[in-house]
Amino acid sequence: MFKYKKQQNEGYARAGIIQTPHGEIQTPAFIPVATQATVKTLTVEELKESGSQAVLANTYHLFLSPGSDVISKFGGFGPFMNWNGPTFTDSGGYQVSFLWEPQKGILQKSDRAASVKITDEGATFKSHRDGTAHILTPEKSMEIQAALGADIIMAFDQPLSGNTTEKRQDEAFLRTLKWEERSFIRWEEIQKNREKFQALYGIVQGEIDPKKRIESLQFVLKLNFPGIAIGGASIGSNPDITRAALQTIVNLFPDDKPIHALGLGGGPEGILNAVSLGIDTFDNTSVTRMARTGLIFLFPEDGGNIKNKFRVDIRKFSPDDNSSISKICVCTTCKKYSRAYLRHLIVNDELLGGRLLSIHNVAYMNTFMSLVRSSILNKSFENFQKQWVGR
RNA sequence: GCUGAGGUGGUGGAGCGGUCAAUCACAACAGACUGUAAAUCUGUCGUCCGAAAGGGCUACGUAGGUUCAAAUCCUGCCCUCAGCA
Repeated sequence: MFKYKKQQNEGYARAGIIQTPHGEIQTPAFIPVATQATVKTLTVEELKESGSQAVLANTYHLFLSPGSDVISKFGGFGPFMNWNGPTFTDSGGYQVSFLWEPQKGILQKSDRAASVKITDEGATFKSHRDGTAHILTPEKSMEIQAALGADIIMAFDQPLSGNTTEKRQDEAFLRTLKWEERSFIRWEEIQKNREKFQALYGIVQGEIDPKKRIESLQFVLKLNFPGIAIGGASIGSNPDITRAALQTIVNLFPDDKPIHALGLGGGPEGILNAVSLGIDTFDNTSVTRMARTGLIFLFPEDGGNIKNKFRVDIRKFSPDDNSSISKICVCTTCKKYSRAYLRHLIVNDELLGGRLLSIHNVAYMNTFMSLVRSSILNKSFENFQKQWVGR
């Protein structure tokens, strides 16, 4: 009950369909992040109206609260949050590995020693909520993700930021391979007794080192994971680095398995880049985060270009600008509210501002992805890309 | 009119002899935002020169005074607020 079907391709860019027990995902697609079983500020109805096909929640957060036992009573985080479409969960590896110093995304050595200890067995850490000690292992991550009930789940890995020592990175790289294998074994056992199949994605690490990326991908292919996720700091908001990372392995991507980019940030410029290098789905927190801080995405028709990264701060508009933020966007925010009003809400920290802008940004991203998809199906992706970013 | 409290940068509000161009907060402006401890975070914020280090100038109601040195002490005046007439 899980399948990826490639429909068309243009170069490495591909359009396809992922079938899951909770419906299809037409790719390439943006997967909004619902870390704590909510895409921040948005209702499920708004998510759907904005064209979202699936959501991604987090093992780490939901394990700590409300707990996997609570979620399993609801039949998974999808039913819990009233989302009946396809779902993803991340394994929690990312959180326990290096998200303990939020703004920098990297844990100070001293803090790391204090809050999380990673051994081959797993990660022992203290909850950011109440300081209680917990351990997460590949096996446990699989068990929690089974309880969370997503259609697509991730292997437990240990990503590391680039600014650590080579020795540490090598350690994490090798450890991740072992953890992925353990994830796979436990996942296979669990699936035997499950009604609804969950597809486990193996995670490819190795940053921009071709040797490591290839080794990592070949390992994932050999174990025969149903899907492939590309992880690491190099899959981020810098299109050039993302390109360098993906170029090392794009020619090895199989036609019958979906490729997910974990945490592909930024806007259209980076996404086109990633799609042109074989990415089918990606999750991204900045689409909604930027909305909450007042940044809206712009279509080229509204002045979006590679120079302004297809975005503008709503504060830049005149306080009495009576026009909508987009001439062509069909989202509720653009249909019903003026720039002046949205600006007013954001300037005055009104919650509705972040919400209305989130509706727009999510709709924008979904619209954009559907245009990307059409262009691949029409074999005009290269043209489309040129129109948007001029190359 | 009397008594008391007070007048500080765009705002609120610290400071009560030198370390003060003046804590802090807010606003404003600029920037960042990767598998979300993000409705968050960072920077600038009297003015002039400088890339910076640094330096000049003007400032704590107003006019004087004391002092080597005053936003800080003293005196007059103006104004605000509270209480009493």
